[in-house]
Amino acid sequence: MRYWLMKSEPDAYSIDDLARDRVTPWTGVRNYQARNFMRDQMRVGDQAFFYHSNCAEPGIVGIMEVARAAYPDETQFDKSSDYYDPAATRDNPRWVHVDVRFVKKTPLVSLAELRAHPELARMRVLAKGNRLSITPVDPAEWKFITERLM
DNA sequence: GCCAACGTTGGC
DNA sequence: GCCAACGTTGGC
Repeated sequence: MRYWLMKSEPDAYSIDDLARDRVTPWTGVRNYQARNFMRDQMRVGDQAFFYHSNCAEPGIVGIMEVARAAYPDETQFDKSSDYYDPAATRDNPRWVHVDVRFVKKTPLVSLAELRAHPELARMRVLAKGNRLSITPVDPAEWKFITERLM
């Protein structure tokens, strides 16, 4: 089983939205690296941190799990969607996503706190200039955060 | 709102 | 295949 960190802007979709929906399709990823993580490495049962980005208090706010393996993102075919991709076809979809299931809300572990711990210094999400919305989390990092910071 | 960093596009 | 221009991300 692998561990992940997945970003969402809370104005668009927050941990409270997931707590209400319980399961949601993680649509709208339009970055090849992030897509490849979902397509090639994510398996049902993998666990992920829910991270609020581009907001007043960026950081980890909850835990979720992969509920369904990657399948084509319907929004790529929808001309009215912001995520419409004219290059994608039903026969040859370009974008896929997993479904995620709510596990729990957690106390906020802020970006500043993540940066404050040397044990977490190598986290991909903390790398300079990182913009990837989905990044792997090492088991040791997951254990440190869940056991020491929550 | 600013802007550094990054990914993508497209002309050549 | 190069790379300048452009658009997006996301912390601050």
